[in-house]
Amino acid sequence: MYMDENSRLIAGTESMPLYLRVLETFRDRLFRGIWKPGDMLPTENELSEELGVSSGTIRRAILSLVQEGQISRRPGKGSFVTRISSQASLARFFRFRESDTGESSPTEIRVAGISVLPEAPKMVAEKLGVRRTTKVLKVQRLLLMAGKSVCTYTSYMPYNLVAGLENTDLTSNRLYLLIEEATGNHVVRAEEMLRANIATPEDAALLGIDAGMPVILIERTAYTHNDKIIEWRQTVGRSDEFSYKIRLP
Amino acid sequence: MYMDENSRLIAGTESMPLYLRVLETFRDRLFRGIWKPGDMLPTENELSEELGVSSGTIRRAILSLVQEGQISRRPGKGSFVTRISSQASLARFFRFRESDTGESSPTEIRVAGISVLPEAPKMVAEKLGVRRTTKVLKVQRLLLMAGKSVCTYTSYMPYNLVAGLENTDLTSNRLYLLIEEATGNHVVRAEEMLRANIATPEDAALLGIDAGMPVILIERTAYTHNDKIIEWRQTVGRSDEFSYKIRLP
DNA sequence: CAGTGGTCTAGACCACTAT
DNA sequence: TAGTGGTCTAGACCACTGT
Repeated sequence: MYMDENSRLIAGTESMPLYLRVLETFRDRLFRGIWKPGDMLPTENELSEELGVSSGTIRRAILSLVQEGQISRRPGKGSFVTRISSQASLARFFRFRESDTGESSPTEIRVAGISVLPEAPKMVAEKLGVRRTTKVLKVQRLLLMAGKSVCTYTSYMPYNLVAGLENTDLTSNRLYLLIEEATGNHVVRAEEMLRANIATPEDAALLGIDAGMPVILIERTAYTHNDKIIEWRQTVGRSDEFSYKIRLP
Repeated sequence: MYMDENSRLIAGTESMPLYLRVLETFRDRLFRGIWKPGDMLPTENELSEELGVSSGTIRRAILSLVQEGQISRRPGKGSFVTRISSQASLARFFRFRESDTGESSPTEIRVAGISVLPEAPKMVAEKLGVRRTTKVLKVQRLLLMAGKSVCTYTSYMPYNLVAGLENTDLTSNRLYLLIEEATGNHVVRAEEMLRANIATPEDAALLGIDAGMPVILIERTAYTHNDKIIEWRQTVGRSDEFSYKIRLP
């Protein structure tokens, strides 16, 4: 078998092992949105033929993406691009304090406010990477567990990317699915940062605690294809009601 | 090739795929301390012969452990049981605020106090899972960056597991290596929990901040072989100096 | 040099999912 | 029944590490 000069493996990776070149090729397709969340990938055999690589090597690259959570596979069905879920964030690491009986309580989302801002506040413009003259959608929501407020979500989105979303029922913790349905734009990945803080009077009012109590503050930036920012969100959580847990190594 | 009834794969896994049975077997050896941190594993071929399984299957099981960080492999040398490092905790997710120049600053550990408690305080006894009559070593340390206090570490250890450690130079962020050298006991894994809190007067004094400021509080439980608890630690960090960062999915 | 892990292939067999 | 991914094997070749 000879080296294919017209290889569809992406350029600039010639010195890498084959399975990494394949992996980079797949990453590129995800990044460009050629493979979108929910899509089924070509089968191993098809990819193997297309790229001129053994199916074992294809499998290896795909399994890396499965490890990262970008792809999920279902036996007998196929491989699919993962939809990022709210599950991916808090629920992966955070354990909400369980009730006295040890059961996990039912959750509820309540919308506290929706508004279209004709101009982006300075901070928001910076975080979203847009001009101050950009129209922005602001959504404020509340997460309740067993009827008690646990945390608040305040989201800012460039209006042109989510136009129409404000007329949707946002009482759901699957915001990104709603965005997808309303606008066709997919959220591909997100980054979060966590700090400790003290509840502002507004936080306190929404959460039903005293101002000055400690809260956990999470800042999230969510991206569509090509690294465009589609949402900037602040989560403020009662520290007595949820905490973060991890296992090492 | 026939099924070996005297297989050295651990019992109770007969219905699993082979590579998972091998994985469980390896986990068991790590758990029991048959393979200790720093040890070199038998080679793939040796394991393949010993368990009567192809080397590809052995490799697959080992790679899972590499993924988890339990094993590290060095080409041309061998596979080794990982030593848990301080790196594994904070440094993996936390980004300390970089200095104005963007460089990362040098760190320094200062010992703020060492004492052997003849009795375990109630809370400590609970966290360590020992009787209140148990002798406990308490070590309090301070992490400085660029001369500024960033966080405090307060550790409690059952004295019988770390006897002699109090006569060591603890000015190092590799506590577990010191324990290993002083006593031969290995720290195998740890769990951490994070909350927001408000600085107590003691915290504030050590960190050089005002009482009432928000702090991040991390509680850590570290284990030796057989799930015995060897350390319980509280870390208190200035929230303005470090924050937690993660990428999804 | 011999021995280690790292890459890559080819192919057999299985279990699950659709139609 | 045809097609998917899941498991398992066997073996070739390579790069790196020690002596």
